[in-house]
Amino acid sequence: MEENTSTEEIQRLRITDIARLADVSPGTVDRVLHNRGHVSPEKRERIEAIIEEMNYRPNVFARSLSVKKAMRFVSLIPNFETTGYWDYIRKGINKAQKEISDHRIITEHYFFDQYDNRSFNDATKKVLTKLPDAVIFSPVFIEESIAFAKKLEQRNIPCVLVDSNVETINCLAYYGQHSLKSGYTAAQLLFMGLPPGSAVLLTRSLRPGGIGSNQAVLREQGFMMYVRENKIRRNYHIVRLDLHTSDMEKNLKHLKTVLDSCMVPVSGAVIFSSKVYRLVDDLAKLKVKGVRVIGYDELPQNVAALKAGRVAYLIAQRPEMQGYLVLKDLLKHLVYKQPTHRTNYVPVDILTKEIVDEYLQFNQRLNE
Amino acid sequence: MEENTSTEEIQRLRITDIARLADVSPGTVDRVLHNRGHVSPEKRERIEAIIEEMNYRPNVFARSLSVKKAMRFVSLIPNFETTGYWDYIRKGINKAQKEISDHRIITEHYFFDQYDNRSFNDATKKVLTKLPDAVIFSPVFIEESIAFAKKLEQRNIPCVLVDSNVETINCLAYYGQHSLKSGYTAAQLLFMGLPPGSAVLLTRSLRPGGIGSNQAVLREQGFMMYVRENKIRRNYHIVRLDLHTSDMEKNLKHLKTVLDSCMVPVSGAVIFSSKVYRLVDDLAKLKVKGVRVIGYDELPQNVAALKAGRVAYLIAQRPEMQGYLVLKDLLKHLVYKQPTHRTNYVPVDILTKEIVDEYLQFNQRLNE
DNA sequence: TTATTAAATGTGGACGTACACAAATTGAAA
DNA sequence: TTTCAATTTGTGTACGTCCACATTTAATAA
Repeated sequence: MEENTSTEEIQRLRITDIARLADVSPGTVDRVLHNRGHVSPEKRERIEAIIEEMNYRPNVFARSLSVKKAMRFVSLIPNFETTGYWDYIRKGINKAQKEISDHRIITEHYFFDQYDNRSFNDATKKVLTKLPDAVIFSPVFIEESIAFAKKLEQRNIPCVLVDSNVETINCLAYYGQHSLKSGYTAAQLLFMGLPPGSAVLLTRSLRPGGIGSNQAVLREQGFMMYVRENKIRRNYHIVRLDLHTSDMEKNLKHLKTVLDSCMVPVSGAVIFSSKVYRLVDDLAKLKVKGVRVIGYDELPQNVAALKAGRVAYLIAQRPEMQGYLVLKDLLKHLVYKQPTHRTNYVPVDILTKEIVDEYLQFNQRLNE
Repeated sequence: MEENTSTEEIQRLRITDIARLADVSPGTVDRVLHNRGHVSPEKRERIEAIIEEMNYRPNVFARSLSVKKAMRFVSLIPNFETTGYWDYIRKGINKAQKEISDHRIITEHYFFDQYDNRSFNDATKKVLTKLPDAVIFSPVFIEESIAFAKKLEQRNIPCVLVDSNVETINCLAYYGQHSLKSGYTAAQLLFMGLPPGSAVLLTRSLRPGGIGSNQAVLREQGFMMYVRENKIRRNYHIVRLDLHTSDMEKNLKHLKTVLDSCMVPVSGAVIFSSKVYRLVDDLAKLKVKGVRVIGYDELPQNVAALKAGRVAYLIAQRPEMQGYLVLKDLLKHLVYKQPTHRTNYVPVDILTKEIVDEYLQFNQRLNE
């Protein structure tokens, strides 16, 4: 059994071919293609019919080569920890930038402190003075981000969102994980076969103000959704553990206090930030063993903890891919004039020690 | 806190720039770039030094636009069930084909019956008469594939492998899943918290000859590796269930016989082919409930079973992406003359009913 | 009609690379 | 020296699209 579905060896349709078929000049076809006007309705229709009928697609290489206008993109993302999560997003943006550098597009990066909204506001001002053609940013601070997006809209500067989403912002595209679902999934993995009657640590990393990040809050909601749906509280004690980013010593002490106050053994733990490596470090320091720990993000420290068996599952969200795709979508819209999707969820990736290597390597090579 | 790491607004280095710097003509630079010879050692070195120092990268758009030679690729993959797994790989190849059609590359598809090695051999003969510039194929039949690869090598035709791997074949690239690890992962998910003392169905789909496919055998090995490592047999009865693709009625009867012979309740089941939807259908027909079923591949039928709660987990392997990437690697090697990796494992993707939608949609959009 | 303006349409160069072909240089033999 | 071949080096055009600018046509007013 075989079958041959070869693509025909037809020379691809060119603008000049369309022009010949419609008995006009290539320039007129070009005006129709780009809606530049100055074309009689009669010829316009004739040309459009041919484009439709023959399914004309411009040669992307010729187009890219001849596009003159240089563009300036600006990214604005957190930069507190240089080895952390946000670095992956920046790497993804840089990889996309390299890939499209033949388009004469340049990208500048600006950073802010994800724990300080004033630093965000300051940075947005700088960004606006640069008069960029498009902006990539992460709406970590919801109100401030809405205000910023409004200013961008006034200036007709399109933007894309990365990592977390704010529904009311009118942007070209958003890439990030469905936080509710990733929290729900964490709960599924944590409670499956966990010994009933035991305790589970529900850990949050709080900002100085005492609130968690946009994403962490949603993950917790997703987690608790599972807890309610499955009447988890009937069989398990859910113990909250609030950590603060600043003082590691204090966190350790607090953990000890919480653990000591538990009447039953702790069999599981989840943490909604990417700091799971710290949690398992602290658990190790306190000689607590046999806890199924679930955390987020494929940071090297987290991967190490996963491989060492101190973390049972990591939930990953392809941050590099997110950075890569937001930039590519800007290109798609601004250069190729193609439509983009507003909301794009990256998959909830479940990693175990056995499969994490292939996961990381594959993502790595995808962006090579 | 902010920082500006802007890319410099330098005009990218062109061949003419190198020519000017080396005080030669663009043609000579071109000869060095393509190792076409006919260049004096002195000038060659001068030019190579500049290329190295200034980190010259050709403009991919200009290159693609001016490349004259058309190429002909041929794919050779199974085609028994039109709605099945292999269709995804073909779709991926087609998407890549569309994306690179501006390169004047055409791709022809040939198919064979994955249960009949003679049909494979017949197809390979047809492929060879086509004198393709490169071949994509899936080494479902190991010996036959090695022989085919040898013939390709004699004719200097490069090839890439998709889905399953044969180490001894000298190909440009292979894309597929690490079957051992995906089998191991299936076991992890299946046994986590499963009631001890119960039975587990280990299901295989066998070819007419009585052997399973290359991949299915490896998955089972991985599964059994977990079983041994964790001394699973101490707590669970592992019951083998061998199904045959041809006769559905017979399969149902056989399942009933096996179930009836079980002394303890069946709490879990795994199947190493992509036919899990059939297994859960049969279980439903026999009114068997409360079985945690794990299967492979995101076929629509399987996804439906997952969403209906009749399958607990699906393990997916991005077949569309595999087809897409093998073709892109051919392009990378033959047109861009860039190195490729020989062995590329796609991640072991774990899907639940809650996260499968985002997974599918994301993969869909990636290839748009 | 002709002059004037506006709209429609056509023309040609540029983008950076590949490659065919022309020209120049070198070296050796006559 | 000339002649011829071999080798090196330079030149010019094509690839398909974009877009600025030139030219033509149509519409209107004088």
